[in-house]
Parts: sequence; structure tokens; C-alpha cells
Amino acid sequence: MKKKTLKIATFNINGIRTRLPALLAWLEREAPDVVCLQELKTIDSGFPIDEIHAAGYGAIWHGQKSWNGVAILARDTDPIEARRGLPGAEDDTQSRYLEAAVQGVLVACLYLPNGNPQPGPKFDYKLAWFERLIRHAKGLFDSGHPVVLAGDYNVVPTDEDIYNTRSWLKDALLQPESRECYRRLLAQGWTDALRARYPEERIYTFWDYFRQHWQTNSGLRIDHLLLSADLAPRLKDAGVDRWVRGEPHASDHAPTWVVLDMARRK
DNA sequence: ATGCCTAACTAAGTTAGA
Repeated sequence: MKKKTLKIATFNINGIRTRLPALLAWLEREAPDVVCLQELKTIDSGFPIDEIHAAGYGAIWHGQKSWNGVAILARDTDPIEARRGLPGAEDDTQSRYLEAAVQGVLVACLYLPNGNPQPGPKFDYKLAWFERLIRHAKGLFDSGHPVVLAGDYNVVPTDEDIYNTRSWLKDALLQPESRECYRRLLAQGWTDALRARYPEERIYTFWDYFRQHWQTNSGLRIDHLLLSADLAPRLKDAGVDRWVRGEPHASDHAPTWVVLDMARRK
């Protein structure tokens, strides 16, 4: 059945096996229609599909031993897989990209490389991955289809997206090259939903485990949902489920979401 | 300039995260 509103979320879960109770509690309480997960940190056979089915969700996933891993969950239905991995990266062994159709929307779930330490090969890999994303996203945007690019971008877009830049100036997340890639992606026409909903406020989606950063609200905004031209006028609400970050043994990220009005023509 | 904290893998110590 076609839904009138769609709540689409992205959540870097930092280990789906460790965090499964937290995931199920969040699904139960917030009932998102579509969920993009990153950092599963498990091989495909370790994905807890039975528990996710029991919670009322279908899913597709691309796991990897120890690191990375992405999944797309859909309430009351199965996501229809459209793509696994970015074009131009057929030899890339890291599980960082999934794309699926759900409820008439093409949902891309991405986990952009962290890139630290920089400079170095990991930062080069980050920028190369970003370039592939930009190239692929251009085709998606220009298609005119309703598309959401959701995930952990590992980019702090501006100094307004972090509590304080002082101890992060050399970090890959704030480098001009990383920010320039994000800016070029947006320049294709995408709408950064959280920033559109809250133009002036400090919004964070990640608080590291160090130095009591959660307790002092010293966060970063690095999890983003970008909306295509078709979807941007349908943005009803957006937010961060901060309560999840405050639970015992939480991921260092909080679920970040949009609500889209799918009822009528815009 | 580095570690802080947390987890995976594996069995005490390294690698990675951001």
C-alpha cells in the first residue's frame, strides 16, 4: 500500500551485532519507513535478518568482515535492490554502497571513507571514492526520479556543523578537499535536508567516545540526507533521534531522518 | 604531537573508527 508520508533515516550503527537491541528499540519507538545502516561490521551471514523480519522490516545488506558494511531496511516490504557498489569501482573490496527502490523512491545508502590519517593513501581513497559518488549522483539527479542520498559522509560541511574546529583542523573530515567534494555534490542541485529544515541551528549527528563529548554536546554533523529536485518540495520535517545516543553502549552516531510528504503533486 | 574511548579479531595486542 502506498504511504502518504515517508520517514527515511540513516544510522551509522557501529556494529549491528553489538547494537541489535538498540536498533530494535529504535525501530519500535520511531517506526521509520526506510532505514539506511552503515558500519554493520559483520559478514553477510552474520546479518540478523530474522530479528529484523520479526520487527516488521524487509532488508538488503552488503556485509564485510570486521569493518564497513551497509544495509537498507523497509517497513512492511522488501527493498528492491538497484545497485551494489558504485560504478567505476568494480575492484573495490569495501562494502560501502547500496541502492534500492522503496515506495517509489530510489534510496542510496552510502558510507563514505573516513580518510584519516591525512595526507596519505586513506585520504586519497576517500577523495577517489567521493569522485565516483559525485559522478554517479549526477546521473541520478538528472534522471528526475525521486532520490535520497543518505548516509555517513564523513564530512563536516562547514564550521557551523561542529562544536569547535580547534582539535579537528588536521582531520580528514574538515579538510578543504573533503568539503569541496561535498559542495560540488550539492551544486548538482541536491538539498541538504537537515540544513534546509534548520538553516541556523547547530545540528550534530555524531559525538565521539572521547573526552565526554556526548555529555558536553561536542558533536559533528556528518550524517546527511540529500534530496533530489522532485523530493525537496516534499520535505515536511527532519531531525536527529538524539535519545539513541544517550542510551547505554550506544553507537557514536545518532539516527538522522527526514519525513517526506508523498501524498500530492508538488 | 598524541591520547582520550570503543569494538573486532582473537586470545594480549593490533587495527580502525572520526
